[in-house]
Amino acid sequence: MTPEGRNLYSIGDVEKKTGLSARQIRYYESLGLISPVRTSGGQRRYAESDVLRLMRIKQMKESGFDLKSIKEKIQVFEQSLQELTVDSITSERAVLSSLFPVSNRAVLMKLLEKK
DNA sequence: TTTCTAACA
DNA sequence: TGTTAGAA
Repeated sequence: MTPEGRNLYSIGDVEKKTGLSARQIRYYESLGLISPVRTSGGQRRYAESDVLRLMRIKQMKESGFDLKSIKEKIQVFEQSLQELTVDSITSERAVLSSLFPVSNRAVLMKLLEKK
């Protein structure tokens, strides 16, 4: 069981936590980079995982990556995590891999080989 | 007050 | 991306 954070944040909270503008946060969502849930009133609510992802996106942007390649990196990483789950690797390694930054794919591939 | 969508001097 | 208008 992955202790997913049930604490949700408003877009205003996320602006403060990430330093990104609400405009950027909504735009990244339209690109499929994050998937906040909606309240019955239609407002977005972000999980801790969304905040962490936005922080990584911000870092990558500052490192010179365009949103297109950032999206690809995230998709590759997400897909790799699914493979780990499907192949049911030891929980110890699953937890380890989930902590890997999107950037480093080499070590993740090494884990996939050892299965 | 805060957030939402849509649109652009 | 910023910013703004009008609605919720």
